[in-house]
Amino acid sequence: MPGGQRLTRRPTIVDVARVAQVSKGAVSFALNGRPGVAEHTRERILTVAAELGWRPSASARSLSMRRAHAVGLARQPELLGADPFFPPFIAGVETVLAGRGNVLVLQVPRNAAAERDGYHRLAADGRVDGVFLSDLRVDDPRPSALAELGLPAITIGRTPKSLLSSVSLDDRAGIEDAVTHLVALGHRRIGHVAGQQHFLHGRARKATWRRVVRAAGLPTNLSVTADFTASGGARATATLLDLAEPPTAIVYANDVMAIAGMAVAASRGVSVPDQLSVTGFDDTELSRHLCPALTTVRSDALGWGVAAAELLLDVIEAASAHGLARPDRPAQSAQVVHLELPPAQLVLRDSCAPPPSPRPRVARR
Amino acid sequence: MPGGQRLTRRPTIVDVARVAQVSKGAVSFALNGRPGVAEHTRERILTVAAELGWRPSASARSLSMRRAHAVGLARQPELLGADPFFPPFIAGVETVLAGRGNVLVLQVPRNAAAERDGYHRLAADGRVDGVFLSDLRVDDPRPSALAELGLPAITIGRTPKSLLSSVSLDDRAGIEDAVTHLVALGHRRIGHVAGQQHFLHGRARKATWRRVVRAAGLPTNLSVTADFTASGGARATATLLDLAEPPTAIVYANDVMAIAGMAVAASRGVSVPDQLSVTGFDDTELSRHLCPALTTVRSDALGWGVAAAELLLDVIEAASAHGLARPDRPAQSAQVVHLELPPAQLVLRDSCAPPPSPRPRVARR
DNA sequence: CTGAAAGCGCTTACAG
DNA sequence: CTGAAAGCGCTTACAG
Repeated sequence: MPGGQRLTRRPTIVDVARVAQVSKGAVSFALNGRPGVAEHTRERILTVAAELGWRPSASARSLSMRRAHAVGLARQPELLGADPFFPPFIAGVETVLAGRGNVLVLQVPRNAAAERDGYHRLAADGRVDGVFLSDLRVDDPRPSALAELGLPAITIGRTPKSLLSSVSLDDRAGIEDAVTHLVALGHRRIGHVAGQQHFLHGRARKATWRRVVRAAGLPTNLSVTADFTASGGARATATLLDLAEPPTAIVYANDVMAIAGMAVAASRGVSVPDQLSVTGFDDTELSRHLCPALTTVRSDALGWGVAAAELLLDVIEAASAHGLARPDRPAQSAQVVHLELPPAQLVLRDSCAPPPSPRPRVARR
Repeated sequence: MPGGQRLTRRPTIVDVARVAQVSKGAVSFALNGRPGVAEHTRERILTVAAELGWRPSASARSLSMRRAHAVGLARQPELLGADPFFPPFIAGVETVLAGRGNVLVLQVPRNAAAERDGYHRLAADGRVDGVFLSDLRVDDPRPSALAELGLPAITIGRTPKSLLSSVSLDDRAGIEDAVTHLVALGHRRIGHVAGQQHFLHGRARKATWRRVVRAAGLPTNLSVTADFTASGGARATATLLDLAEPPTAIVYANDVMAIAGMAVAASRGVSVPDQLSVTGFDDTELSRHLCPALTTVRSDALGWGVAAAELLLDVIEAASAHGLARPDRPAQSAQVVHLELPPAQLVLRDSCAPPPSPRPRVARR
């Protein structure tokens, strides 16, 4: 009758070995599903481990495997708060991580310098095996810094030079459809309230608006750069509405700015959509419950998180197989892959209508 | 000339010892600021460590210290997304953790069962030294489960039975002030759109509304329970407005529901604040940029995060001093402390006005 | 004040 | 197919 005892401390692998009457090594092999243990023995070991409530010590595994089984994500507090994209993205990430025995370490650095230090420290301490890089900027120094550090990493969105593997989702499709929709409704003066232009997505959205508006032969000088916040969106909207010839439609780079913009319009007695059409971006839960309900752009943030986590774990796997211990050859060089998810989609609701002016409708059907 | 070499692998404590010409132990003592090393020697060791770019291995430290230097926080995806409270709270938590050499592990469990398993696993794997418990529910089984598990934990908000230390911030003050404000404006029919009543904060807000309204001799049957989401807030608002005698003011349990409620009012031609006064809760950035700007309740989420992290780290410290290895005596029993932060405050803006009816104003000055 | 050694709980070549 | 042993990189009593 083996195993008749109760342990008062956390059971370890030697407890399991003793009760199952095998060696420590055999237990480890059995529990990790490696060959070299008879089927019958393996079952006994697993049973004992379960009975004892044994779980491997994360730090012991980490130390011997040189693997933290953890990945990192840093995000500055402003972005953490402002962005409805983040929660479902994280939820997607976590699903995958949990399924593959990994854990998410979240950093909230105060600024860019703190963020860089944070990544260095996580790497140097062996706290994480890899990191996500999000909120990509123009000429972002982080991808190459990370590549040099030898820390496996992927980017959320794709940088022009692409030193790192990435998973991206084309925002441009949504903006393009929004502008096209407005043009089809007959608008000839379509404005844009942009996000910070040092962010890749802020820039891409603006560039797309510009390209499509120009292709339609419409003026491209109706844009104001804001910052994805409500106050920025409100100010930018006021600027556009103060123009001698204000736009009859505004494409916003996110929902929050669009909502604040609608409030500015309302406060001036400009009715949406009769006198001003408006589109947002993000499809926040609130957007469909506005009056009028907001036409916006939706992307699959959860799916993005799932894909990103899977890719990062694969990159980590590949890097360690490739020999992490060779700083002369960056781990990333193994193979750079760029995943592309289904593009963002326009969600039609009630905030767009034909322009108010007596101008002839130029709807091209 | 010691130290003339470059290491290709991660430097360890033995590299530092070799270069500084001392023992491993001395290095460890010097780096941890413990007595037993001559000042002169200590300095040399620190210099060498810095030159070599040495950083302690997190897993090695964890293994020998039986401390993960990490804390956990689990939050279900719906809550993660809906709640503007969370980002600044996390930012506050992270500031403290980073300053004390700890790290935040974020879990996003799909449901209550997954959450419980998640905490168990984090504890059993030794991934974290303690956890935050947020989104407290009525008769929440988690505090006692955690206490039994022996995992150090604190609650965000205080449970009635209070097995665990806690840090809370009184929401009720904000609601009370909101109702009082509306009463002073002359409202006699003040409604409430509540959050889920199985959440402690949802329940507390409703109870406070009820108490203050009753104390003023006003009807207490004008509340609808929703769920903190825009769609829930919209539905609840419609229900109230459909009443034979609808309220002239509505106190919402959060901003999102208030904004959706304002949209419902607008869609019915009910003007805010002339025909309907409205208050929110959270002071989201958007709230001041609405039309009309939303009167709401603000609490210091960042400060809450700071206080919570400090308390949790202290509790962990105390528990390990107290002898974590004694499951017969729960670690928590050491000392239970309840921190109370400055209460939430009403932020007056433009969404409240005297009621429209010809009723005499009963403003009590 | 300092050094040599054991130990934390795993994994993994390496012999049998 | 299995077992004994070394090693991961720290910390910490314990002798000197």
